[in-house]
Amino acid sequence: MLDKKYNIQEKEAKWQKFWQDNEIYKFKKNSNKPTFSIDTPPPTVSGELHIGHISGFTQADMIARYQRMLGKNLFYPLGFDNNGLPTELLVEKKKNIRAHTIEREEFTKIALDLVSTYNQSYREMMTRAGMSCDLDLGYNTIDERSQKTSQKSFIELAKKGIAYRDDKPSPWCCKCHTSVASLELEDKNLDSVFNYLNFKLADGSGTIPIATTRPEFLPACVAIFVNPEDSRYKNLVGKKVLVPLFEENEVTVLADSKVGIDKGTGIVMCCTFGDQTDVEWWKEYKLPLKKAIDENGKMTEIAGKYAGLKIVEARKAVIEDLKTAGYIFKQDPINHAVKVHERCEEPIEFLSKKQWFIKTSTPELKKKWAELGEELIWRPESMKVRYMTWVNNLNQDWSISRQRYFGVPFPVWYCKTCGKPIFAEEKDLPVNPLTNFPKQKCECGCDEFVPEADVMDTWATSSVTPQINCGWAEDEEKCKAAMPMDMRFCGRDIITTWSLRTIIKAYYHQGCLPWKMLTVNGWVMADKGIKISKHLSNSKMNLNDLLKSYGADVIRYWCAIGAYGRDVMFSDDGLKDGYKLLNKIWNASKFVLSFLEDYTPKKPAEILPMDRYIMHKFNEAYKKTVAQYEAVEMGYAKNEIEKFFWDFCDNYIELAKNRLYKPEIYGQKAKESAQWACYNVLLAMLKLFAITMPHITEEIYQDYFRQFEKEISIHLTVLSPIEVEDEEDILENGDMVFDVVSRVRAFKSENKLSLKTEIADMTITAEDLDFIKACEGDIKAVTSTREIEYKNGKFDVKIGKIIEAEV
RNA sequence: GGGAGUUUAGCUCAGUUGGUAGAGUACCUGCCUUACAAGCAGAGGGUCAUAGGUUCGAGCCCUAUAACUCCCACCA
Repeated sequence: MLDKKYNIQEKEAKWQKFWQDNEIYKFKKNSNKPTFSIDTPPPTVSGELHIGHISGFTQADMIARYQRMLGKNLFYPLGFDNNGLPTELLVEKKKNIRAHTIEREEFTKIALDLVSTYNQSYREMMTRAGMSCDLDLGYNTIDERSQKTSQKSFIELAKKGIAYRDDKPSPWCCKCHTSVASLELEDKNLDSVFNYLNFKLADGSGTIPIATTRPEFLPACVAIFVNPEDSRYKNLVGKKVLVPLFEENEVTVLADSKVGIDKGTGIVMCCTFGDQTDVEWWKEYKLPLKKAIDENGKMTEIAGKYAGLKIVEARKAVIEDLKTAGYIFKQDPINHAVKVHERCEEPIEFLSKKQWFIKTSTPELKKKWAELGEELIWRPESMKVRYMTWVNNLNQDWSISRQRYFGVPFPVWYCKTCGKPIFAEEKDLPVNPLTNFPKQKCECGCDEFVPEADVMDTWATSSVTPQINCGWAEDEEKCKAAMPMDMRFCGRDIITTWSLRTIIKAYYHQGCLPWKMLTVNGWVMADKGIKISKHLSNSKMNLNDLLKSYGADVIRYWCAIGAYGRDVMFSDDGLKDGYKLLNKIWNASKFVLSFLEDYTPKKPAEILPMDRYIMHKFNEAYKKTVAQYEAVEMGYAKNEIEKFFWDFCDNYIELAKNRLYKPEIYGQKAKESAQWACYNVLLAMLKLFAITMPHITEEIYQDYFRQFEKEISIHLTVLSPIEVEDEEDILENGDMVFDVVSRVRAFKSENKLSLKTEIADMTITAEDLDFIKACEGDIKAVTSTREIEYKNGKFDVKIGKIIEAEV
């Protein structure tokens, strides 16, 4: 017997424990079922989870549950990404230590230890939210297996010449003391000052005006540019100019179309390196390299008296001196967008450093990425365009070096004599080059080596999660057989970064796609045009609080809203809808099951028309629901079955309950027929609801159906329609019966009568009366009508006299 | 500046190949009906963002505009 009221907190905890104890979601290694493998994106653990974090995971979990209920063996891990800068900073803060003062292995150990408590709380939250991952399949991107995989990937690419070392100027964060990928940059609007300077021409013929926001870069000025189309300055091209305050430096005026004629004064100084354009000019015109800023964000020796000053201090001092010397003739305050490091929001500089890169941007490769993008199944389909546009615009190789201490080290040393890189042997992986050294001499005979001190960027590891999952480092053949995995899901913001890079690695290593399908979820918006962020502290969207007040099933119901991949607005009302449905499922099940208590399911010899109808009606809804799941539209799938469910309650149960209540009037066989329909429909419906609401459906399954069904959990049952014999027009005929009922209800409502008001007689007109006549008992009972007359013709219902209730 | 998405009832969202505009919720009117008042029945409510165009006919197709979101580029 189901409890009078469904206790969400108690039951959800109970079934979560049951699933864990009985290994319901465990991947079965030796199963003969087909496998469905999911490359769950490993989250970076930080801070509290909110509805936005869980919504994408929950939507993906519905795909997983659907696949499981098709009878598949799920490979569904939950790993964590923790080898990057955020984790390093977290460990330093929590343990009050400095990474580079400790042995790398030791720091990694401390990090793994700290991270495990965070992982545990994440796992708990995920479990409480009803996720059905196999927690035993987890990994950390800093653990040994991941490091090994990541290093193996690097060595393989380096040996093939796909990974190469070069000293290109690249974005550098002085605060984090590392190079960063251009993708890790963000725009930030900052106040600054446009300083208008007079540069003296070397021949003494006058001055030219140049505006700059970065006067501290003057010592690194290597050229002056004007636009070749700019008639004002045509005669300047080729002339020599003296750099203010550094007049011993003479630079040449060059012409380039990248100069904006109406920007500033139309004349721009090129410094190594103020920004990306400087880098491009430096490359294109083979300009000298002058390094004015060092790794710590301080001025170098070439800055003369400013050497040692921090960038901002230097700028102040330079401006003062420029003013004193009379170079500045105008200052305009401006607010402009500056490139900052997304992690710390510090403005970045460009520094030239030896870095490892992975080839990604040749025309041939870009064509390949596009081909792979075409081959991949995108859900929703429209997300493919973003990927394609991105691939098309790809113009830089992927920089994977980071000058940090914590992370996966490059398994490489450089010969002290000839500089040749020596790679670690695969059997020794993972290695830390700082504490291990090559066992053999270099080809040149030298046996002294310089270890690579950099570590790999997080993405270099998180792009090999398919290989980590499929055990590439342990067994290449097995891994190849397991790839491509069936599915990966991700947020729409990282299609370009994470997905493309994973596709690149899988192509280089296995020659195939990493997954067959990529599903892309939208975002939860806090309000119109406002996305949820930690800074907003939207506590009403805090996952823990939501779980406490609504429970996982209701939150999951909300997550299955609208079209997949679209952004949705958070709304309390949506959660209330879920709560109402949950309550309704409980009450309806309780009610139906109360008539099935001493019942053993057995197909009766004769099934009454409306009972046949409701089973056919379910099958129709089943077909639609499954079609939506196949299309990876969990929201629409939920809508289909929910629509059927309310219909089932308001119409069918209302009609059938008379027969279930009073077999002495309607006959035992009529009751058994309804019982059969109820058993089948309720069970089949619960299975479909189990994808969205795994807890309440399990409770009902265990309470009643478990005794007749062989699977120990509803989540291991297989979805199927109800077995019924084909019957022409059954849906139309049944709908017509409910039309009759609806007419009577409308009549009573319009006349402000109670729905149980008895009707003495009514006349039903219809083209085909056979089915309606066969349902006379049900119609009379549900409409409280004593006598029915039938007429042939266009459908109509006429209500005769009503019988006044006795007061 | 380039690309993508969104704009439909007060709110949250559907709307398939062009053919009378939909659901839930809120509001309103009834109903305590032997599961559920967190329920049931019924009613009202829309210039489909704006302006043009194609068509016998446009929420849907085409062009432009606006607002919001995301990605990319630029930012002296």
